[in-house]
This record gives sequence, structure tokens and C-alpha cells, in this order.
Amino acid sequence: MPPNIYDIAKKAGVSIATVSRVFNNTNNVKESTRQKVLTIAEEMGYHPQAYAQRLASKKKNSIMMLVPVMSNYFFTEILKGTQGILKNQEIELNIVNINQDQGVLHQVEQIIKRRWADGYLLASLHLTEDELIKLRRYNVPISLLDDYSPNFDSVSFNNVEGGYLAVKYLLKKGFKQIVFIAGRADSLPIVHRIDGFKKALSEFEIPFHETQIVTGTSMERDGFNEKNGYEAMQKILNMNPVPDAVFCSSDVKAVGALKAMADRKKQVPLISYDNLSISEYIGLTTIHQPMYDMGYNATQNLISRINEENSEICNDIHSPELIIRSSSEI
Amino acid sequence: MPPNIYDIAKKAGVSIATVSRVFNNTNNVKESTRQKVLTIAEEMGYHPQAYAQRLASKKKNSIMMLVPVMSNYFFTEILKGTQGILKNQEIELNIVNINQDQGVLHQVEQIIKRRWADGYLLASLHLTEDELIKLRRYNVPISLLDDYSPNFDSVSFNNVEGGYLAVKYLLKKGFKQIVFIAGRADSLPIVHRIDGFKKALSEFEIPFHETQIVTGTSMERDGFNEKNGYEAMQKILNMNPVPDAVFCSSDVKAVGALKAMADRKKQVPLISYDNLSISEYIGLTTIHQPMYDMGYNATQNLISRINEENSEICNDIHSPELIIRSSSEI
DNA sequence: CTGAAAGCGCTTACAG
DNA sequence: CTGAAAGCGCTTACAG
Repeated sequence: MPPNIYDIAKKAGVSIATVSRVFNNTNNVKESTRQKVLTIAEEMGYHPQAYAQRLASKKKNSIMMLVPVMSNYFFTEILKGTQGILKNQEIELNIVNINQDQGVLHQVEQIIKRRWADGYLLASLHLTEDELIKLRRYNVPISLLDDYSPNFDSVSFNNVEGGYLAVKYLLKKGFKQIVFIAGRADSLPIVHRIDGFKKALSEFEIPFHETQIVTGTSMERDGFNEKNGYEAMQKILNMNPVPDAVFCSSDVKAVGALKAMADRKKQVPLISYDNLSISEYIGLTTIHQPMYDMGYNATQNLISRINEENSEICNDIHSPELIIRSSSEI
Repeated sequence: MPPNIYDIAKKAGVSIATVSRVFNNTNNVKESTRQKVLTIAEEMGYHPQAYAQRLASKKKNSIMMLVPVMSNYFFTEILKGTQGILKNQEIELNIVNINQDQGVLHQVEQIIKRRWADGYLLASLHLTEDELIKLRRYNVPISLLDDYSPNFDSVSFNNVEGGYLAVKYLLKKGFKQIVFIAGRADSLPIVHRIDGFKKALSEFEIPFHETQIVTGTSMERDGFNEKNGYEAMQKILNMNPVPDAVFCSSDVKAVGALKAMADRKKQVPLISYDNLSISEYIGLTTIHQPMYDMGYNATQNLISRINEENSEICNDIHSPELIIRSSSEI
């Protein structure tokens, strides 16, 4: 059995209260007893158990991040931002994966109900407003990332603007027949980017047809994978006539799309979305999303909310930026 | 204040023991009382608190993964493997980031001492054997991933073989002057790959010079970033004579190296390391590491160890596989 | 099928 | 500067 606070107290000849004080740096403990306790604890490999500590103190000093797809490049950038602000704070971060196929709301509720953390960062979960409102009864700080709600702090990205910017650029260059490589068409960011797409088209008085939305069949990670892009691009190259330009919903998919073009020895101008770290090196024209900043800000919002429950709700909306590289300049 | 077990018990007219039984599915509880309790709990948004539950039951049903660089592509693959085996098991996974600049052993000890989980997965932490042995006193299941120790379950990758395989392939094709793009030269996987590199050279009776080890200056993520590869390749292209071929320590760096070649309009055959999902699409010849399988196996080891403390130590060593694509065939 | 009660390992007023 | 004691919110033999 591992030692507990009683073992340490007994061996050090003090009460458990004193041992507790040593580990919590509360009150003043005489330096000599402090050292004695610390030495014995080190010897015996003791540290207060997290569970007992949190139950007794009702403080947690921890936040939890809930994400649907941990294994994508988008997430790793966000995480860096979160870690950026957490560094040097005495707050622990725990990350838990949410399975998108099994009732997202239910999973979130299970975690929140169990009172794991002081606050929760919901990243890219895209719950509906009705669902979000249900979470309010747990009365715990929640901050949204890559999502928007008038009822919670949020940091989101203007996807309508992103789609608009991308397509407008292509239209300005004189391309008329433009197709969009989507992922799951019911995902909110995709819906918004399509809205932006349409907005740009209508500004140039070009009609929109459903056939301009293309997707591959490979649906791993909601379709945000290379293969899906490859498949979609194959379809596009089979169209007659071949479209003038492509707007692709993610850089990862664009990697696949580029390969499909190379395989068929055809070149179609392409703009994609994300601006991952590899994108610069493979020459992707793309819409930059400040994922690091978004992770940073959302975490900051959450911490503020934990410390000051009743401050005003804060909705940050980050704007897109068009990064022009070679893939669109053909 | 959120409701606790007493609130539910009182409202349902039962004892707290019964409420507890309902939530734990232990014993038989009369169906009608079960329903009553569940309904009231749902109404009041109650679920047993994780901390209290774990303290009282001494069971955790959770494992914790400790990783140094969460934000790299290598990790995301491993994680998929871990999630693959955890799916359908009632085991929670928590992920915690270890800062490589602040005493890795100390951070690991702090977490283990606090008894967060039933077992710990140490991924790519590369503690020394002396350090690892210190962890034994906590008497808790530990499983190593991308690392080896005779004293712990481990899943590792044969990096010597990987380096050997890559360089031998280049030598067989007739290239004599080969350089290696390293990361931090003190990282164990890199050291081993260099050993394999040397082994292949000596088999072909080609002498080795330190100048054949090149690295960029950008050291984010231990040098495993695109920029480092770009910088390293620039140095290589400035050598006189330019080497015959390049062995690159990671696919991410190879992306940078490829860009450097394109920018200078020079082509040098290249083999890299990892086989990420993008690699197929950008035509990288590379050494495949079965990261998913490794994550899967290491997690499996850990779970077995948790269930059966005294089984024999199991050291899996995965073998590399050479995947030939276009980057080496110039 | 259910309840009373002890106990999990801590923290924290309170008192001195 | 330190100790005795209550309490955090649960689980689980034990008894019926």
C-alpha cells in the first residue's frame, strides 16, 4: 500500500494538519518541521492524492478540453494555443475525446455532471443552441471554441467570410466555373463556407448549382482526409467541361486533390482552407485560420469566467486571411 | 450548489446506499425504485462526482497518457491506436502534456504520486534506465511507448534497422555520398538511426564522416518541423560536391527539404521516415512506422498489466518497412 | 431488495 | 506555529 498522510504524520511526529499545510503552502509552518515532513515524504514517495485533495478542498485548478477529433492537424494547433496560456499557470489541462457517433450532448453532460474540472472548453463540438442551453443548469463555466453561441463565451471563426474571400479571389482572376470540395455537408463550418461561396457568386452575378458541391466518398475524420480530396478531384477532372478553379475545404484534402491533378497531368487553380504548417512548403493558396490564437483566447475566456462568474459574455470572432501561394496561380 | 447523493436519496425516499447502487449497477435494486431514482437524478442533473467516487471505491477505470509533444503528427497516429483499443472498454483516457524542458522525471513522478489513474502510458519520454527504475517504487502499472526498458512493458521501434534499411537502399542504387538530416542529435531514435546508417555504410565499405550529419537551426518540436528540413537541405545543396542522396529523419522535415530543392531547382534523391498520411500523396519514399499498431499494443499491454500485475514483462519491437515512392527515384 | 454506519484520504476553520 | 475534529461525497461490507 502506498503511504498516506497519516503515515507521513506519524513518522514525522506531527499531525496530519501540518503535513497538509506543508504540501499546500498555507499558513506558516516552522522551517525545520517543513523540512522534516518534506524529507520523509520524499523518502516514502508520498504526495497528497489528487482525488482526496479535490474532494476535501472543493478546488480543482483544472480545466478540461472536450474535442471530437483529437487526431487532426487542426486540433494540434489549437492545443498549442491552449498550452501557451496555461504555461506558468497552476492549472492542469485534461483532454478528453468525444465520440461524434454516440450522442455528443450526452457525453458532454456525463463529464460535466461528474464535476471533473473548474471549467470546460468545448472545441468544435457544434452543439445546437437548444443543447447548449441544457448545459446551463450545471452552472459551470463553459467556453466554446470554433463555435458560437450568444449564451456562452466563444471564439469562432468567420467561415462565411472565409468562403467569400476565397471564391471572390478566384472570380476576380476571371474564373467563372468554380467548384467546392466539401466534407460532410451538414457540418456547420462547411455550411457557412458554402454561404460565403454563394455570396461571392451572386456578387458576380453567376448562378449557383448544386453540382458545384463535390465530395469524395472517404469519410474518416468527417471527410477531412487526403483520400477524400483525391476522390473529389478525380470527380472534378471527369466533369465536362472541367471547371475553371477549385475551392477546397481543407489543406489536408487539398494535398489529395493536388495529387489527383498530378496523376492526371492536369492543373486546375486551387484555393484551400486552414493554412497548416505544411501548406507553406507545398505552395497552397489558402485561407488562414489563426488556430493558435483561437486556442489561446478561448482558454483565456474560460479562465476569466472561472475567476469571475458574472462578467459579460464575450464572443470573439476571428477573421480569415487569404494567403496567396502557387496553387492558385496557374 | 449542485445536488449530491443525499439530495437524491431524500427526494426519492430511499437511502444513499440505494442511490449508489442504482448508479453502479451493483446488487439488484427493485426496478420501480431504480426508475424513481433515475428519474429524480435526471431531473436534478445529478451524477456521482468522480472524485468522491474514486476515493471511496479505490477504483479508477482510467489510464493516463503522458506525452512530450502533443502537437505533432506522430502523436496523433499513436493516439488513434490507443483510442482504437479503448473503444468499447469502460476505461477513461486522460492525456497530459509533459514539458521537455523542465525535468521530465519530476513531472512524471508528480503525476504518478498523486494516483490519478490505474496505469500510465509513457510515450516517447525516453527516460534513462536509472530514472525508470525510480518509478518502480510507486508500484503502479507503467507501459512504455516508443521506448524500451527490460524492466517495463514496452512497445518500441527498431530504429537501427530503419536507418539501415533506408541507407542500404540508397547504396544499392549506387549512391555513395549520402547525408543524414538529423534533429536533436542526442535524441535516442536519431542516435539509433545513425547507427543503422553507419552499419549500412560499413557493409558497403564506405567510410563515415561527421559532416554527413546535417541539421537545420530551427529547433521547435526537437527539430521535427518543416523549417528545419528546409534549412538542412539548403546547407546540403551548398556542399561541394552536392551529395548523391539524402536520408531525412522525418516526413515533416522532408516536406521542407523538398521545398528547398524545388526553390533551387535541384533534385536529390531522398528517403525519409514515418510514413504519415500525407506522405503517400506527396510521393515520399519513406520508412513506415506502424504508429497506430504501436499505440494499440502499448495500451493493450498496460491494460493487461493493470489486470494481471505479475505477468511476464513484454517488450514488443516493431520492424520498419521501406515504402518506395517517387522521391528516391530521380 | 434495502438501510445504518464505517471508511476512503484529504482540507480547513477553530482554538490555543 | 500546531493539533483535534468535522466534513467533503461517495462506496461497500454487514445485517436484516
